[in-house]
Amino acid sequence: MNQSLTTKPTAIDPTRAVSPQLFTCLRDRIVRSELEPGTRLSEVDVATFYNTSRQPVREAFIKLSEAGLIDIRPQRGSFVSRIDMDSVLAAQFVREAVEADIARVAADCVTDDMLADLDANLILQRDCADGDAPAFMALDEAFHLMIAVIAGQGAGWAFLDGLRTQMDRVRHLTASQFPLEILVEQHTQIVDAIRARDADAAEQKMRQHLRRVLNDIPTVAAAKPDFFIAKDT
Amino acid sequence: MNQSLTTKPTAIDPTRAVSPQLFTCLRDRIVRSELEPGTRLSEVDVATFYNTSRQPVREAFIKLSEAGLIDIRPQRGSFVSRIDMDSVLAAQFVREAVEADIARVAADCVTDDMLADLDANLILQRDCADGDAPAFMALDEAFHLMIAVIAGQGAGWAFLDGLRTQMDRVRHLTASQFPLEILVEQHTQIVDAIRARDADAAEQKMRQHLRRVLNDIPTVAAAKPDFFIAKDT
DNA sequence: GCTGCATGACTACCATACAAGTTTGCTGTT
DNA sequence: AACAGCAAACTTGTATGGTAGTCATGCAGC
Repeated sequence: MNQSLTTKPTAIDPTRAVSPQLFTCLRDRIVRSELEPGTRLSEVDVATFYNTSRQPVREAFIKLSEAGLIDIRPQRGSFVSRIDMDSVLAAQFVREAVEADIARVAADCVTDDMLADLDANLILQRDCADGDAPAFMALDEAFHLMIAVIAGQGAGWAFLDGLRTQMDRVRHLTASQFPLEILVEQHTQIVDAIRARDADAAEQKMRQHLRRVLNDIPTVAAAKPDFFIAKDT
Repeated sequence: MNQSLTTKPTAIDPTRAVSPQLFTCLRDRIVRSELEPGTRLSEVDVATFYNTSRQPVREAFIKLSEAGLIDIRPQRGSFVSRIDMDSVLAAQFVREAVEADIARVAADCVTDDMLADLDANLILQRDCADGDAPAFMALDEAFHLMIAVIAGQGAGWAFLDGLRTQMDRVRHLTASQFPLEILVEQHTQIVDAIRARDADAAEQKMRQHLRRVLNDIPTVAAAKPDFFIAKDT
């Protein structure tokens, strides 16, 4: 029985479908590195832990595997996947390309009401800049979604859910080192460019901001090499 | 028993894991509209059809649902999802943003060997331009992947698999109307811009090319309204 | 003829059992 | 002590049965 699984379980509501609850619970625990990369998860152990049968666990595992969060090895076990640096960089490339275009479009079609919403979010971000990283991450997420919606690309944003999961694992590892005040300042610059309807500036500020995220990755990879897939030299 | 399921089944190899085979087979049949949108698929019927038990069917359904290809309605049945025009447009936006950036990077780092590979693909495309749409689609796919690999973004390309599935359903519907010679010409212009290391032109030609795909969608949506999710008026 | 209720058929979801492959532990031999 | 072989335990994948919810049909009452 894997030790990290002995933590008190999140309650599973048996009156609702079980497998989606298991998926959400396990996904969140993996993203937060509570279930560390490399951890072995067996269907039997997880089913015992959550007091359910193997079948819904298996279904949750299939989804987790599709999301790139676990590796299912037939006859051997399932393992929390290690973070693939190449995938993180690829996800970053995709995200930057898409959000840069979103920022351009947003600069072209933003309204005053939308700007007011963005400003309100910035105020909340500044309130968090004293070190409340979890709250900041939620506001950051809402901030980027707002811009996508302004650009009419809420659905496109949803397409990026899959890659966002990969990046969130890194974000949670680096959260304690977030330079919150710098990030808030960068968000402010993006909003200012959108306010000025300057598509070029909006794109450039967004790219600059998203590249900032890459800065902390080498440090955390060096601190926790076991969390990452070994790079071929 | 749904009528379209009576078509002779693709062979399932029982010495290998069954559910991945079912997933691939059903996914392909949905993408090709052989299983039309709205078609009801029950676990029991599909299991009988492919001479397997319900469990691997269920597992394939879970994956198909994650891929947006079927809607699972508890107690009611599972249905091939209708094509969501908003999702297609969103997928197109994301794809364009990413491939535009890929084209820029490719123009910056292409080598002569890479260009020779692209030229060879173009020759094959011209051979297909007389109307062999399926062969053209495969070459088109390889063409775009090549550019992504040139740009060092093969992994980023893989991230787009999910949205590519949605778009492929439309592509298969419109394949007979592909203006193949125009598409080959656009591909040629992209390669020429990359050859000239002109990142701006490469980006612009790529965007122009990818927007071309949108042109045929209204026609096919009008011809087969049942295939699409009804738009709110 | 229409409405409401009961019943039966069907569905996905979950529980349990079986099968095939892998790993671990124990025993015997050198 | 080290190695090889075998049996048991473990794993995921599949098969089958039970459960709760949904829908369609038939019947009775108005």
